[in-house]
Amino acid sequence: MASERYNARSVEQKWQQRWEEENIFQTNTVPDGDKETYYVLEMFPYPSGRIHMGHVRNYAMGDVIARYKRAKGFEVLHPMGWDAFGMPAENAAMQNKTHPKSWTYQNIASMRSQLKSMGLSLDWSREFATCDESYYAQQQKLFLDFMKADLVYRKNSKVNWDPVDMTVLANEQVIEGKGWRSGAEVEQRELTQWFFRISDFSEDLLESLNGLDQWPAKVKLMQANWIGKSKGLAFDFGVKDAPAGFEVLPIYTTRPDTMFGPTFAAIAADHPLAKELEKTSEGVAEFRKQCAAMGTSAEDIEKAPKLGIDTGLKVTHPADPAWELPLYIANFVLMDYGTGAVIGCPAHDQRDLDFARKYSLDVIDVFVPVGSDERVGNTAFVPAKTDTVEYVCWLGEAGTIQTCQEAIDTTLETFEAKGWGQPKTEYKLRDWGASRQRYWGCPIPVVHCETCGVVPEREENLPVVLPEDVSFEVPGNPLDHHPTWRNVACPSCGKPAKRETDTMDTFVDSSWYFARFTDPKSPTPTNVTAANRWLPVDQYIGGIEHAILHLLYSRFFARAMSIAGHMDIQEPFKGLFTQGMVVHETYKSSDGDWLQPIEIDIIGEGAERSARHAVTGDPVVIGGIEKMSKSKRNTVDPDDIIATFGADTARWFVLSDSPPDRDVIWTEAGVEGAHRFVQRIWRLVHSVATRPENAGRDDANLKLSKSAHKTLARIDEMIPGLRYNSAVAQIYSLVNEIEQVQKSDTVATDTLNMAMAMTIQMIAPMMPHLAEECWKALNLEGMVSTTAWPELDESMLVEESITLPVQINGKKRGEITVPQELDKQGVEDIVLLEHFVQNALSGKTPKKIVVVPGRIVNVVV
RNA sequence: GCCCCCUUGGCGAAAUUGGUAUACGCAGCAGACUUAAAAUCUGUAGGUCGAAAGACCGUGCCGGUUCAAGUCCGGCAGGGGGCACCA
Repeated sequence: MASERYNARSVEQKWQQRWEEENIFQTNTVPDGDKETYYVLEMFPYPSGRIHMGHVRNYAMGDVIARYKRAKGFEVLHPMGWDAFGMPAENAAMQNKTHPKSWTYQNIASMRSQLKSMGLSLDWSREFATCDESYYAQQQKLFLDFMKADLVYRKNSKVNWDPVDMTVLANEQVIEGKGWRSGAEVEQRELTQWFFRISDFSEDLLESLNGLDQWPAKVKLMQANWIGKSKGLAFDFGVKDAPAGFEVLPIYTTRPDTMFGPTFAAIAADHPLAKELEKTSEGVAEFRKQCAAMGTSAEDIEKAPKLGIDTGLKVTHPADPAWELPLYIANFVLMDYGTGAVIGCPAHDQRDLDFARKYSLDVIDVFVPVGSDERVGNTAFVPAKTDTVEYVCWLGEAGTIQTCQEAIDTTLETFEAKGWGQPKTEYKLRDWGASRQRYWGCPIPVVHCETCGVVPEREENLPVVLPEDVSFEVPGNPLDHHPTWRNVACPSCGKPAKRETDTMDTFVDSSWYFARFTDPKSPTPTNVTAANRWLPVDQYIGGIEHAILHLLYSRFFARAMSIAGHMDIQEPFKGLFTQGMVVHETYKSSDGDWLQPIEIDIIGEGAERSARHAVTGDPVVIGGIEKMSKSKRNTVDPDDIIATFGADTARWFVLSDSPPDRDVIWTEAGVEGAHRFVQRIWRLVHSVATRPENAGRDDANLKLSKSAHKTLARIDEMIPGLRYNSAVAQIYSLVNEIEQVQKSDTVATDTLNMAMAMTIQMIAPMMPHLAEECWKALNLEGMVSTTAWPELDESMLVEESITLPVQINGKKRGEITVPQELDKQGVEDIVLLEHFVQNALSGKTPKKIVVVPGRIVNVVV
């Protein structure tokens, strides 16, 4: 029995079944009065078909904290669901003639059973998919509530339009300016679309980041940059001989100190004035068409060559109406930011300078480096706001030396005092365009009536259900082509009207699912009591790729839902952890085809390391280490790993070695190493369990007890901080020690059993099946999954004496062992007696002795 | 283009957040057990010099602050990620 190898497959299935039978992971929707709650949530998966190693890592990480908190006595909510709407289902429908719905639910079914084989401590009774009617019905209610609260509105905005497929394309469907399926030149089109008023919350969303002390600093920084708060100057240029209604051109700048060096003004191609001028100017019409052919992404716009067209109009400087500047339409001006119009100060902005040189415009230096006569050539002089420069033509006072910020402040004051403009705060954050011209999404519950206009659907008519009899044969949105679905009575006047055929962005679905999990069967979007009790999510875990949009939209939704009375929570996620990716080497055949890891054999190592095809023996090129992806075929199927080594091995491996927020490189050797550890624990447990009674020696017993409690103290620190790789290292050290001492009879069997039981409890959150089996083998009561976490005995952490490193001039030269509570003077006295210190001093008095209690001693000679 | 992150032995990494650099693991090497292999166990291991004791060097590169820098500051290089309709 003791020599049997641990059979992960059968053991894991056994315990998974037992956990399920006993319902130990089910949570009360409204927990008992005083039990502390803990909500741990991993970002729910898109049901693409199979789980991948990234999922394994994500859910293993969340499961550790869920199991740990449960053992610590918390009522833990740990749910799972599916982010199930989205484009891939429609692509599959077009390619494989399946229906998005059946494709999605089939994927969910197979991924659910894969996740179950991981042994996650999930409350499956709360599972839902966002494409479930019961979920999106509630989302439609939210949408109507948001309409009532004026949190959503319609406006025009641009989309990528494929003129051949007659469809709107996502940015990722535009490849080098062409539609991915049709290959047609993509153009920009304006559509009237639904928007959430997230920008009204810019200041709140920015300011509240300060309170999120359990979020990674980098995510907060990314969000702050995204919100993009800036303080600047708003003012009006006059437009000479302007078309009616365009006599005044509002402009916003964050560098008002450059207001004395502009040489042109420019407006966006979509600026109302540009549209007006198009009517009378063929050149403008042509230029606007050219801009429409440009991509819509920020990258496309920034990287495109800077182009413009002179409108022939002149604008007048607010400080001096006699100062006239040419007005251009330029492709680098964004209609969405500020007023869609800029002043160009070429001397102090590289983009403006490039533009000025291209169109032979003047360059006026406003300031120069202090003491420099040099004027701007082809490189703009762009100092930071805090840099000190010499102003040569600023507010008419040449030679003023000060920081740019001071000049900005003075300019703002002066402009305001003279009535030329006002200080203004702007945000880059734009309203959230939530309309999608697609089938597989949540229908927007509104009706277009010729008489009443845009009318919200009546609540009693919800949900607006997606029709299932749709065809993907015809290009475009299937909802538009459906013979009857659009036809509906106007909710207001009852006359025949048409349904909105846009569906919601899938980010809407994922912006409130965390709230729905607190009571997924509620007939209203949330059960307010349950939501307030459980939210905010205590620990949210997911990929860094969601650092901005998903998290920002969810933060907006929490606010919007609170306004609409669905909960009373501003911030949805109290703690956030962003995990790294699972990456793997890539392999290519000599023909340039990507090969899967299982298709190749590795030969040799180090510089000698090479690969060949497992079957044909052909040489294989070893490529870079990249994110596991279908296209590079560098994936490892979790199913294969679980079948071969068991879920515990897979879980242990993804938690070991790499810090959770960094990428982990999947290697075969690493997995085997993890599996060896599983077997080692199993052998050790048997050897401890079958050991004869023995009293051991007091000092050895105490030493082992101390080690166990010291390890416990560290694990208690590391698990809540998700420092799993460090926790794993601590466990290895303790296991090494137990292995050593159990060979001799210096340690009592009782003490060994105690240390072993504690070790199993510490391993349990990471390798729960192995832990249960070991728990049983040690004849311990119940299941480890329902056993309270071991109590830490603080007295075991106290050491009587301590070893301090001793440095001479900052270099370690020896160490001393002193009583724990010895004071600084006592340490100094002992140090000075050490012969290596005396040698270094050679009779002199040290200049200084630095004693950091409990840490280090440094003698400065 | 803009923004962000990362860089420590052969490899993944640790370092109590300014205090003994390389814990723990992987791969390696040597040995034990074995007819043999696997599995397992023991030992070894940053570099250079040295028989050894030990000395010097060492956290991508250059400079700074400090008694003390992997950690803080300034500059540079290399690698990776995001950029609003992928989720």
